[in-house]
Amino acid sequence: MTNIKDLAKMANVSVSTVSRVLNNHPYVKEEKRLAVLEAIRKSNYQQNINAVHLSKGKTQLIGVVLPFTDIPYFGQLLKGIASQALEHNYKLMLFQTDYIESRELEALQMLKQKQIDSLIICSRACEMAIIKEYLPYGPIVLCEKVEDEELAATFVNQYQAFMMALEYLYEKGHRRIGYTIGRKKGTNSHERQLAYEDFIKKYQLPLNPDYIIYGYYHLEDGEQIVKRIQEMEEPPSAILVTSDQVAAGIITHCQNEQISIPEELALIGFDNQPIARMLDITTIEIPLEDIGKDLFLQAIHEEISSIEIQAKLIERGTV
Amino acid sequence: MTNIKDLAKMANVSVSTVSRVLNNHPYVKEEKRLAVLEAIRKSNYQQNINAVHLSKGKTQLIGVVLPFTDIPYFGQLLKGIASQALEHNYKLMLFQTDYIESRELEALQMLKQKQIDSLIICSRACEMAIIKEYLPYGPIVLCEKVEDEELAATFVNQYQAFMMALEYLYEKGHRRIGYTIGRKKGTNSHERQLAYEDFIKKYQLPLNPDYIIYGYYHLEDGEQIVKRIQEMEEPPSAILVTSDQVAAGIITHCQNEQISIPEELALIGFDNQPIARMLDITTIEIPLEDIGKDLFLQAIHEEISSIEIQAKLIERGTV
DNA sequence: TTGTATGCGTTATCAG
DNA sequence: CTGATAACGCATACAA
Repeated sequence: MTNIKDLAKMANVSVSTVSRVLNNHPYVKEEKRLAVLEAIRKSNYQQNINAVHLSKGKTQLIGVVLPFTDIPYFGQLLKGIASQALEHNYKLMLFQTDYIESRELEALQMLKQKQIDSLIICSRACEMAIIKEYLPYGPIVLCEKVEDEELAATFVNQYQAFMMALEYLYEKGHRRIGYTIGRKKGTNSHERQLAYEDFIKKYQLPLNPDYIIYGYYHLEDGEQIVKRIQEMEEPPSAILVTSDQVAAGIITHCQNEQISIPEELALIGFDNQPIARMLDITTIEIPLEDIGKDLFLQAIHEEISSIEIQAKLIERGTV
Repeated sequence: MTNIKDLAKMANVSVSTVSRVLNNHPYVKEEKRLAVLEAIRKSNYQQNINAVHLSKGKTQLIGVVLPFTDIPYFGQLLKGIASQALEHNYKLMLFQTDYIESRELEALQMLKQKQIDSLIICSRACEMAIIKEYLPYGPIVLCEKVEDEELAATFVNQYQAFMMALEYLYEKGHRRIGYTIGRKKGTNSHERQLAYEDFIKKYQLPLNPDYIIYGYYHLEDGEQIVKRIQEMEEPPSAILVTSDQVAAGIITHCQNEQISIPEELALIGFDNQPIARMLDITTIEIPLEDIGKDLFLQAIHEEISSIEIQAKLIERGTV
C-alpha cells in the first residue's frame, strides 16, 4: 500500500503538500498539485482512513441505537437517518439492542472511545442518568421528550397525540376504551399513560387495568390481543393500538373471527404506515422518516435543540 | 484524555506493559498488572480505538450493503447478521443503497480504505466485475449464487425454489401462471426467470410476457398488481409472488375487490414471513435470519465458502 | 518478565 | 506557497 510519504517522493514534494492536495487546501502551486495528482493516479493510492481518524480525532461515523431492525417503525426511522447520513457524507454504525442494556452501553462506550462522533438513540432501556454520563464524549440525540437542556431530541408529543385519539373515540360515542403498547417502560409509553389517565379522569370513566395491553410489537401479535380482549368480561368497544402493524394484525384476526370492525371493535392505529392506508385503518400519522432526518441533523450539529413533532389524526374506516 | 503513556507513568511501568495488561497478554507480573489496573481505574482511562485500528490495520467493523432498510426481507437478514456481529464482538457499518451504484461503490471503497474488515452485500446493482476488483482488500460475501471461487456466498437455490412452486401450482391444475418480482436485474431474478422459462417449456405452456410483473416490493403494491392482472385479457389463474409482503397486499386488495382466493386467483408467497402465517398464505420458506448469520460468519472467516440453502414449500390456504 | 524504539498513515503547527 | 517535524495513541519486534 502506498502512502503519502511515497506520493511525496514520487511527486518530489513534501508530505505536507501531498496532504494539502488531498484535502483541497488552498496555497498549492498548480504545478505541484498536478504532480501529486499524477502520482496518486499512477500509484493507485488509497488513503488509510483510520490514520485520518486518529489524527483528526473524528470518524465521520454516527452510531444508531435501536432495539429491532425488523420492525417497520424503526426501519422507517433508520431510512430517514440513512438518507441524511448519505447527504452529509457520514457513515452509520448500527447497534441493534433488543432492549438489552449492556448493548446500549456498548454504543455509549463507542462514543467514549471516539469510534463514533455522536450517537442517536431511537429507543432505550437504560436509565437517562447513565446516558448523561456520556455526554462529555459527544452529542447524544434521543427520540423522546426530554427535559434536560444538554440532550438533543426530536420527538412526537405523545401526550397530545394520545389525547387527540382518545377524544376522537369519545366523540364517536366510545366509553370503554383500551390501548395496546409495545412496552410499559419508556418515556413515550409513560406520556401515553398520562394522557390515558387524564382522559379517564376528565370523563370520569372507570379505569380498567385490563384495558392496558402491553408487550406487543408485531403484526402477528394481533391474534393474542384479540384473544385477550375476547376473554374480558366487559371488553373495550375501542382500542388505541400504538403500531399500525399490530393494528393490522388485529384487523386480520378479527376478520377470521367474524368480529366486525368498527361495529364490535373500533380501533386507531399509530404511524400511518402503508399498511394502514391499505387496510383503511384510522390512524395517528407520525412522520418517521422526517423524524429520522432531524435526528441525524441534530447529531452532527453543535447546538443542542429539541424538536417537537405534532402528530395528525387520519380518519379512515376503523372507527 | 489519558493515554497509555500516562498510565505507564502512574503505574511506574513501561507502555508495553500497560499494553500487555490491556490486551491480556501473559508474562506480566501480577503486581505490575494490579498497578496498571489501579491506574486505569483512577484515571478513568479510555482506549482510543482509532489508534488501535491504525496500529493493527483492522477495525472489527463489517460493512453491510442493502438497498432498503424498511423492507422486512432485509430487516430480517440484518437481524441475523447483527446477532452474530454481537456474538463475535464486531460492529456493523450500514450502507443503505437504494440500488444506487455509487453507494455500493462507496461501501467497496471503505473496504479499500480499511475502514471495514469485510463487506456483506445483501443485494447489489453493480456489476460483479467491479466487486471482484475489490477482493484484494478484504473478504466480500454475497447473498446470491456465484460461480466465482474467490467470492464467498450464502444463497437460496432460487431455481429449485421457483421450480418447486411452479410444479406445485401445475399439480393443482393451474396452467396460466405468472409471477411478480422486485426487479428484473439481479442474479436471483435471473435464476427465477430461468426456472420459469424451463417450466413453461417443459409443459409446453404459452409464454405470456405480461405474466412477468416486476417493480414491486411493498405491501401497498398489491393494489397495482391486482389492477394489472384485472386488465389482462387472459389473466393468470395463479401467481408466484416473490415476497410475502406483496402477497399480503394482493390478498388484501382482492378482498376489497371481492376477488376470491384461491378460487379466482391462487398465489404463493416467498419468505414465510409472519404475515404469511397470519393471512394463511401458501409460501416458500426462506430462513432469512439464518442466512444472515451465515453471511456474517463467512465475512469474518478466512476460508471462502459457498453455502446453498434449500427453500421449503409451506402449504396453506392460498392455492 | 520488562522496557526501548519504531512503525502505523495522517494532519497540524510553525518556521521559512 | 512549502517543508520539517511533532503529534495522534497504540502495538510489537527486539533487546535485555
